[in-house]
Amino acid sequence: MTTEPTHVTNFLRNIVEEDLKSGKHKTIVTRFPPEPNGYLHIGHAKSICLNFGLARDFGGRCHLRFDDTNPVKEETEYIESIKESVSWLGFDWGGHMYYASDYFDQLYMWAEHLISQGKAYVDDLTAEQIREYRGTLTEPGKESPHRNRSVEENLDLFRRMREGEFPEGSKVLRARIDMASPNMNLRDPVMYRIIHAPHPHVGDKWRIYPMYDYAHGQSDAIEGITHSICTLEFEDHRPLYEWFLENLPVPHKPRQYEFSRLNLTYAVMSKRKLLQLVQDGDVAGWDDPRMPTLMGLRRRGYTPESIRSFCERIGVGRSDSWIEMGLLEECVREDLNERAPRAMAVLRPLKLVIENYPEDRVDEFEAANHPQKPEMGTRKISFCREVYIEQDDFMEEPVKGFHRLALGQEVRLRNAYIVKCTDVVKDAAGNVTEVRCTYDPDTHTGGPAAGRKVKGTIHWVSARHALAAEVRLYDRLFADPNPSGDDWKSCLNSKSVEVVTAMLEPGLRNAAPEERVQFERQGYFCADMKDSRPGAPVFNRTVTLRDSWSKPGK
RNA sequence: UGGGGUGUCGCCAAGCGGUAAGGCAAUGGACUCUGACUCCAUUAUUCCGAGGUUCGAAUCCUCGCACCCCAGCCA
Repeated sequence: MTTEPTHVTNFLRNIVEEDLKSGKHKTIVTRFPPEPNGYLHIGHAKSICLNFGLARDFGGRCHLRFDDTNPVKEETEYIESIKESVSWLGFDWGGHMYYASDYFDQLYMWAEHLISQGKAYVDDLTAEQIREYRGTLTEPGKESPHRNRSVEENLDLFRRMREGEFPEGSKVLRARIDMASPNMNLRDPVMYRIIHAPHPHVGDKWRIYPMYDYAHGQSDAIEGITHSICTLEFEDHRPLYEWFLENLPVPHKPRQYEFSRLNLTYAVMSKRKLLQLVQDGDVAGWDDPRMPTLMGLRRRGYTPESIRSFCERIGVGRSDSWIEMGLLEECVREDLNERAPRAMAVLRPLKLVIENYPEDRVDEFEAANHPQKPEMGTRKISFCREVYIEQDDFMEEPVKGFHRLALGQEVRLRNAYIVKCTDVVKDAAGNVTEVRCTYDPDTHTGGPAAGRKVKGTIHWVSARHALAAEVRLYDRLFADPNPSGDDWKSCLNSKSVEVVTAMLEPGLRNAAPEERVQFERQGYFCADMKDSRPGAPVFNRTVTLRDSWSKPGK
């Protein structure tokens, strides 16, 4: 299990602290209960960090439980990805991995118990009729004509439902509570429905499957969960959660608490929308580096530490909130600034020729892998007469405040010499295709004029030694901070990815998958875990560096 | 117009009757062979609004207002 430096307090920590202090619980047990119907996303990370973090910090434990009550939506593939994501994030369920479907037998017996107490009944109404009978927000519902069947008849019908005697949709088991309740969840909620489909975890044993409301609290009870933490939309379900616990001989009474779910600007978080992006081909898959899924963020280059730090900083509360994407980005920068070695890479190359530098000469310079961390060592970089610089680092006619290279101006080539632009070469269309310079031989690091100050320093890569490689420049998936409404897809950022052939320092040739590096003055990059190969690396841009010059404001 | 929630700086968020933490962003400055990093400074006489209780209120009471969730045999 990971250790976190500090944590801000929140209302759930306070509750746990009090429960422990008062002796209400001697140890706490939480759980993270994903439904295996999609990949985990950054919103789940908030829940994971909360539940596992509470258990870690208060010496309790946290279960990983698959809420697999609906076999038609759930798949084994998702179970595997969920386990991988939780582990990757840095949490360990320590053998406490369960499935709601593990409890189907117990749940079934308890359902018969409710029936025998006259607290549940089999209803023959159709789905549409049930909806009509439920009433509306302002009008009470009315009771089903089947609501007062005898215990014997209900038991018989329910058993026959289990045996698969009835077609899907023809009958349901309902809790007998109150059709006039102002809380819609209490208007005789469905407990079981008939589904003639095999289950990914328990196979073809069942023809009836429990609903979330009936399964969740009892699963918590079976596992001895003390604090069952979910998101706010389940708040109205709490009376029902408690009703089942009150009316069933459960071994333990867990308590449900709710917190507000994560909303992130420039992103969508609902599994429905994420699935649609995948199915419509707007992204390359659940793990596309632009997706807010944990697998996507991982491929993008986000570290588990940065995501945990993010979850720590956003806090946990009950008010609706929209966290700025900039905060998530700042969290990776902060982490990667510490750990990513530096390298030079030219994303959009422009050739620079040094006229007074001999054709056949090569200089080797020593470059620091991290400006503030000498322990990260140095590397040798080669310099020759022709180098590539960034197109953006040259302006024939510089605007005010531009301290890079311009005609007649000097600039330092990082880790090498100061050069002065003497001429430009253009193509027929007038585009600059080459920059001509002279260099000052005394200005290399350690040279007699090394201390000479010039306005700017730019990165470069030796043309003779450069390694051409694919680099994917990712940006936010959405152009609008709040992609909502029916036309949320129209908010997609058409420039969310640009693939370029960049010129890299040759030392990057054999970058390992997921190796992270800062391309100086550009941003943090990560060798793609799927497509990068030794000798032919492929880098994904995780995030740009902050840039107070161009103020991207994006 | 039923029920359940929430409203503290641009975005989060502490605060729980004793006189508005912190983070991110922003702004100004220092430093700099990354316009990065780091550093220093500035940013709520005010807590959705209006009354009230109190020596004292963001915190208690009353009445409003705004926003979110609930009418799946989804979770």
